[in-house]
Amino acid sequence: MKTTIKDVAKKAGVSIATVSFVINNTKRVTPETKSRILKTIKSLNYHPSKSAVSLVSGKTGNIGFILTDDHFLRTEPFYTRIFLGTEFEARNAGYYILLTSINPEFSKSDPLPRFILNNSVDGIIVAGKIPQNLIERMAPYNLPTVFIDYIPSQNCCPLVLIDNVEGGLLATNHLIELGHKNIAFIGGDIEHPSLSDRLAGYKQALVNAKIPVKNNFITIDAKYPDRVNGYNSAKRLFSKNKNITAVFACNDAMAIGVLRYLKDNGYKIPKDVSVIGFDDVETDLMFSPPLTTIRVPKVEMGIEALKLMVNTLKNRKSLYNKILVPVELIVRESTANLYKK
Amino acid sequence: MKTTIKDVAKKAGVSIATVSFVINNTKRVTPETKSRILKTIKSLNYHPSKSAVSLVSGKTGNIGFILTDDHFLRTEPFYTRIFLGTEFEARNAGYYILLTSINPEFSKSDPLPRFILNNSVDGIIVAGKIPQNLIERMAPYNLPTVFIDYIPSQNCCPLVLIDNVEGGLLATNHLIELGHKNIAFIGGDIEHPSLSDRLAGYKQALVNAKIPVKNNFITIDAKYPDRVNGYNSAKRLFSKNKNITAVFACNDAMAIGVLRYLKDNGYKIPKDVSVIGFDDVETDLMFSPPLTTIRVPKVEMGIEALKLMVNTLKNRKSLYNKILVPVELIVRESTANLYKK
DNA sequence: ATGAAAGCGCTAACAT
DNA sequence: ATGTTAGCGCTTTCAT
Repeated sequence: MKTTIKDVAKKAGVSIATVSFVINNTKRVTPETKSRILKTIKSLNYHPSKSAVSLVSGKTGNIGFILTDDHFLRTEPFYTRIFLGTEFEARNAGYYILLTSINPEFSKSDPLPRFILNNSVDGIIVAGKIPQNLIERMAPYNLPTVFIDYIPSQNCCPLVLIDNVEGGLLATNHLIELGHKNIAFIGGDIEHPSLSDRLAGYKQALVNAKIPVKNNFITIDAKYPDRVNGYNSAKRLFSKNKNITAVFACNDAMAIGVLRYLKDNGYKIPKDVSVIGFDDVETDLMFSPPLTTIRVPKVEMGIEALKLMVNTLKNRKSLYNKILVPVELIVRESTANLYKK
Repeated sequence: MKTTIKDVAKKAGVSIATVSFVINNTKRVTPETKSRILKTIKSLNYHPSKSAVSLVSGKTGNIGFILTDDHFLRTEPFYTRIFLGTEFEARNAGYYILLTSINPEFSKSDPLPRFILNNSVDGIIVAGKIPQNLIERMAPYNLPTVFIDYIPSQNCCPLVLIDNVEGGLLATNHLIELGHKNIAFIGGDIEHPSLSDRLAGYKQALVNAKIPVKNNFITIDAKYPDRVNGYNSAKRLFSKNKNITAVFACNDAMAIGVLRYLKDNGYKIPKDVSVIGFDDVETDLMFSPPLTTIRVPKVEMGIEALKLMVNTLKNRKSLYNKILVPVELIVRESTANLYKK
């Protein structure tokens, strides 16, 4: 038999109400009774039944986590780290995360995540871009929602975002400071705010340095920012523009693809071309050479999102409704001074 | 207000018991009443409260999923695919998965996953190797447990395993049929049953073909079977043995490391050396060249594990207490005939 | 400061 | 075949 609040009450010689009061810190209880109850709870290894608490409180104690398959299964553990961050903070806060992945082509006829239909979550965390129709169909359920690394079009919800413009500036400035002027930008799906912001940072840095922005140095036609598309974008770029000396790839995955292309085609890195990525996914650090990049605090983003959610659920007005997590330049070996050769 | 069973009963003009009976198919109800109730449920978009059902049934409807951090964050989406399989089948079966990752160095003083302490799961699925002390400390809770891709020492629980010996045979036979005789095996952490079985298959294939097994062609000292260790193992192996013409790496990650080493050192693949992996993680398929490998049905493993769990929970005796999922040779471009050059 | 008791939404034994 | 009702384990109001 599982121990219940009754067992605790009986053993401690009090009523179940008093036990409940000390568990939830919801009413004054004399220190002696309190400590006696606490001791009993420990000795009995008592844990309140989650279903009973849920039933009476109307709260499930669960938070849904939604992301697209491709993000979840992506080679680089970017969103999995974010997920881990939410899980980690959920432990502290006493919540459970219910994860579901959805097809990026989620259509109007696809069923909503069942934890929404079943009322099994108190709130929802969305990581990365998800289809607009999902967002719209979720709305009627009135579940508090936090978006990570994505800005939905009707911006209403708390947001945890990367400071992408700053990162783009940081990356591009780094290359400029190394003496580069012919700096390419390799991006994908520019509808994703993260990537367009990185591009904005890139352009801003060039403008600041009075270097003309050339459109033929910018590729943004890749559908997904992955290794293969990085490779292909580099191929297109370098076969047309022989004078590029540095590349800012919009994420590490593409940067690795770029590196592969360049190495396959006899370029020395960083002697001939400097390459900087974004994200710091810490993949392939032993090869390539190790990638200079902009570090994104992934686990921390998950933690922040969960804190924001918990605040929302507890109706504490959060100080920030939008968190811009800071980024950091990590100089490794894929970038070098243009002149020192 | 959420709709409850009462709302349904009232609208359908029956008692809540009858509604419950049709929901759970637990007693005969006249077809007309049944269909009327079903219709009402649909029209009201009614979903039973999970906490209420849990409370009264003593079942949580949740299944815990445990794996180590390194497995979860590994570059190749191997265990994440397995997890996805369990999630997928959990949807069909009406369960939720509660995931927790643990430190591979999980120690006696680390707290157990809280879903165990809190009685928040009906059963546990463990993917990959986890520390013995965790297994032992979980035991007193008497939760049905299914192991995926790992055999705990006191073997008691249902198991979902890869047919690793068969895979080792398949891989090695493939190389033998291509004319190779000097075939190296690159493995890691041989305490993991999966890897030692792959080695066993390798040896068996050589014995079958009357090719002597040479210990200096076998490296099994890498702690983790990842890309970097694959690279390093290849370096050690090839610097001492110039006559190796084929490598069977115990997984794709190591195989990719091997490929990198060989390419970095001027070997042509598969002209000079054939390389075969194991797992089919479908990573880097555009590069490398595309890796010949043994496909492991990852999503299916998760599905099978969840089915096994559900059977156990429903006290249906499952036909199989140990499922060996079949593997398959996938010939791509990293292996070639030794003679046709 | 503590206890008694109602009730959260549901299942299942029992009554009709 | 369907309805009535007692709990499941807890929180919370209202008494004491």
